[in-house]
Amino acid sequence: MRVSELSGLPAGVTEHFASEGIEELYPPQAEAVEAGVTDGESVVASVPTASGKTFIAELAMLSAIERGGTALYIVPLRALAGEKAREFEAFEEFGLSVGVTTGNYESEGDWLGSRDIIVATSEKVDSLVRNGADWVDDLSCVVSDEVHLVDDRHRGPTLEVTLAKLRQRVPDLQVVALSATVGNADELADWLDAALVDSTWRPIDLRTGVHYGSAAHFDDGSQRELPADSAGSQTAAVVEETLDEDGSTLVFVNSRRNAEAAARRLSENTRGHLTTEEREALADVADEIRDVSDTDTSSDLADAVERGAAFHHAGLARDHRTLVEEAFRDRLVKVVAATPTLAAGVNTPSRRVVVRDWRRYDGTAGGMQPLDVLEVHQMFGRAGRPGLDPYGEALLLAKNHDEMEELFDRYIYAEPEPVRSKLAAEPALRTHVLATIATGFATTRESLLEFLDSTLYASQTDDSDRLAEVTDDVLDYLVANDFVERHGDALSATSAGHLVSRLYIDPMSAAEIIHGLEAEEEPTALGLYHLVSRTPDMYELYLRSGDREEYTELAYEREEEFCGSMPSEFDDNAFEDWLSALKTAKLLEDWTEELDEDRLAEQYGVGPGDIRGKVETAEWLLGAAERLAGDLGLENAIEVRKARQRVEYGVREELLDLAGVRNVGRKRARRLYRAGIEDRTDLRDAEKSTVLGAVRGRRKTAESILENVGHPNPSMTDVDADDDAAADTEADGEPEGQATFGDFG
DNA sequence: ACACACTCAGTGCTTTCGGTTCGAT
DNA sequence: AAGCACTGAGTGTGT
Repeated sequence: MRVSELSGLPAGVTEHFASEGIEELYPPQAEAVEAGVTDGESVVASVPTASGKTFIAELAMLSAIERGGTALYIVPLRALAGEKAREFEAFEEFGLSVGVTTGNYESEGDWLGSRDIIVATSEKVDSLVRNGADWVDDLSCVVSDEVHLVDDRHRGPTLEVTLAKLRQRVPDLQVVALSATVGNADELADWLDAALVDSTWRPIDLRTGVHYGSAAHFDDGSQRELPADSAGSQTAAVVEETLDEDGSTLVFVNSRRNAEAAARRLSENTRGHLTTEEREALADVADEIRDVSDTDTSSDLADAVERGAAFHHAGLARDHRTLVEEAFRDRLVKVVAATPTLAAGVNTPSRRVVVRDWRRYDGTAGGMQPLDVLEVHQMFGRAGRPGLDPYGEALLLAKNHDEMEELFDRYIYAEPEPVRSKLAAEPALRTHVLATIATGFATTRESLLEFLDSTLYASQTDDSDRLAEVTDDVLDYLVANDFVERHGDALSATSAGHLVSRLYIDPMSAAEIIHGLEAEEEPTALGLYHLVSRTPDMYELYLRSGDREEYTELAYEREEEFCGSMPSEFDDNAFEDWLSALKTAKLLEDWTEELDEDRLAEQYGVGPGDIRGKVETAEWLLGAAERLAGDLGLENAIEVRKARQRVEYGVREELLDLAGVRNVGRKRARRLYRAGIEDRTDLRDAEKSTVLGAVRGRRKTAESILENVGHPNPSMTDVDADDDAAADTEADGEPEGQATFGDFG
């Protein structure tokens, strides 16, 4: 089928595709069109990565818009929201508008409801529904990208419930669900009343295999000689061979430490394969990486990048990740050693993929556990860059013949696992049952169960009582904590229940926060950080050896600061959890005591990305705590507010006013303060030379700061910096790039 | 001859992938 | 369970 044969699309769009060289539809795309994707029919497309799924979604959305409707595109990750929105913006020339909304980013300008295409994360859509976004009722097409993630224990239920709600609110809603190749795409199609396009077709061939001994053995039975390098490293041998063919390699490993070590070692292979221009360009990227942060992680990454290799994991700052991804796409960086972040994230294809580690540590299972087939296949799927490589190649590594056979059976010839709903678990239902009641979606136990009957879980289970049992447990919990009231058969949310649902926190987090705030009239900052750190919405910082002693001591030292009582030291699990929350709280306290990022990273054994993550989560939960305290009329709302602001800016209390000025981060605020400028009024009245000195002579910066604080004449022309104002108490100054650490992310 | 760098084996240590969500500025 | 980081002994190299 040819693109020019398509009908029902906005004028000019088919020509636009033709101009991009898209003339013939790929077979799965043609199947989707035959199934009616351009006529408003629902479709589940279970096809490999990079085989044109996005195009199917675009056909659905564009034809829906042409019929006068609007479309919603649901993504699993914030980073993907931006990536997809940029792709869809190509249609703006045909008069379509695109909007993005995620937890940390919202496109500017007019109301989302006026956009033709809205891109959002599943949680954001859920949150918008809870907060009463009425444009939802006007949707005609919903695309759910990576829908196989309904299988995810933590985030799957949200996607599942959100799709069910959207379908119920909009009776004839077209649902286009895009999935990786899974074992039971037919069940997904049944659930969504959609036609199924199930295909393994790929635009470029993917050869998969196992390396063992001195050869790579492939799925088609062929072999290629490939001896391990002199040090016996199989990974290095594959990388070398690929480098000789001028290609790049993506290496998947099972821990951050392994990723960093592998990148360091493999940079010895890549460094000899760089041209002079590449070396220069890489040196620039390395400098940019060093500017992002001055932690060890950052300098280790820069050192590797200079030599043409990199690592990639969630401990990196967002800018680090973007720089690595771009340099890899630009073919400057030849090898990336990555944790699974990269397999699920933005598009980073590579000639070759090596899955070095196929087992990963799992504390609950007491050791190393094999990865899911689906996960390994997702990594494989990164092999082969469309239009650039003749084929992609993905290899697992085996140490002996038996392992090779096991890997062939387990991953090469194996079908991916079926997708199974994880909805019937208390943590998932706690939040979704409350939201369903609070939004008036269900008003009785019966209507609640009726709604839950429209989920994937219900369509998959044989045990129909299980969902009802967990729901009843959850209802009891919500009633006991005064989030839900029962009047006879009727269920309704209390005012606190409504608030909790809209704040988007786990009701259990809310209960913990409420009890904690009620127990302590004058909480300290540390007490509040600890309170939010021990809720289920904050991921735990685990304890290393020696931490137990250190934090136990701290716990007794500052015992009276905590909201609520400490669990007994002999109640092992509860005490461990309490201590790891204390470790998180202490990190937050150090952050607000203006400790440098590199010190924090070293002290707590985390990367810059982890620090940002903790700070962001704490900001959100303290914001929720502030609202809850206000709603319940608690005296300590002021303290909570201050604690939240201090976390937001990463400063001590006396800098709160200054740090709120745009272009003033924690570092600049501190230098201004040292120069005698203590608040915004001082800043407006200050000698310009003092301000200029405090920002280390950066005229542009000084001018915009004065402008932001409402100075009548911010010009710095002919002003000389007062060098005394630039003096630091510490012997060596910090790089200026650190000044706005609190602003990025 | 000596200081320093590097390699290697052995031990034990640590690990434990990832991540969304408020609201207002 | 397994790789990494660390330690200390042994070897190599340059002055």
